[in-house]
Amino acid sequence: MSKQKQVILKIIQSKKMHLTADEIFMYAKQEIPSIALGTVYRNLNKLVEENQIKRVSLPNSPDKFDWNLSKHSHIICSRCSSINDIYISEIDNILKKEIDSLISYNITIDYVCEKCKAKEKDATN
Amino acid sequence: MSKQKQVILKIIQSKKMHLTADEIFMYAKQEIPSIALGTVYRNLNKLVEENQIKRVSLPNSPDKFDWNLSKHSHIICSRCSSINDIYISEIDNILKKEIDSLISYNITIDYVCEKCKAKEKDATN
DNA sequence: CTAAATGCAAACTATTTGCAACGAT
DNA sequence: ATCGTTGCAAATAGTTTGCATTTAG
Repeated sequence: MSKQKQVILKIIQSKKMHLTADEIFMYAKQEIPSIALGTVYRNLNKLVEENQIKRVSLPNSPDKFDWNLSKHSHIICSRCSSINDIYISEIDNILKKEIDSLISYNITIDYVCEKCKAKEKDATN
Repeated sequence: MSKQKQVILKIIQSKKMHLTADEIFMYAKQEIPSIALGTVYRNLNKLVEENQIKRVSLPNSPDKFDWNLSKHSHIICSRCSSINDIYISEIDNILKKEIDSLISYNITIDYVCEKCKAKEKDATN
């Protein structure tokens, strides 16, 4: 495993956030100033293939990379675009029951987060 | 509503498939040969905003546009990439119960479709 | 010593945008 | 006349790739 790949994986696992390739590139440059963006993309693809990280595709935004390998869904605030993990165990059972040859699934939920809800309430007062 | 927008909407609704902007562009040219790809994208964005169609984002592929506005999930074959709709009513109930301020959700399920399963079985014989 | 991975730049894909011309009120 | 929409072309964003060079085993 090259130093570049190690650093990229470490960044994703330690930040515990949903980072884009570009964000990962910027953090990686702090440790390896000569690193190229192409190298970041190449390693991200490899890490996804090796199941060391997961790719998260959302509309109107670059792919994000997820350190969290456990089965979980993403809730995205429609106002501020913040992303968080959410665990709903019942869904796992239902999908396993319903789908023959299930490999994996991806759930993204749009909602309004508490912060934005509070802000909107403020604005109407 | 411009003629272009009408034609684009009609294509999506009549084909009953998950079409990419480019595919829609090609069909639209058959009816309006002078239509521009930019016009297709502009109208697709408007139609999504107006909730006349839905956008489906998947990893490693251009966005697809969906005529089906009812709550449903997508099952995608990991081998042949075919996409189909699937309705799992229990999921709707669970998410409504779990998520406060739920707006919408997007579920994509990776699996191996019957055709590909059959092919793989053949190959091992 | 060789195979794999890198940095760099160019290429590519998907999508958006500026602008002058067109169309419908 | 005005405002929204078009077609066209250029621009942008995100990502991939070819290639000469470097690195790791």
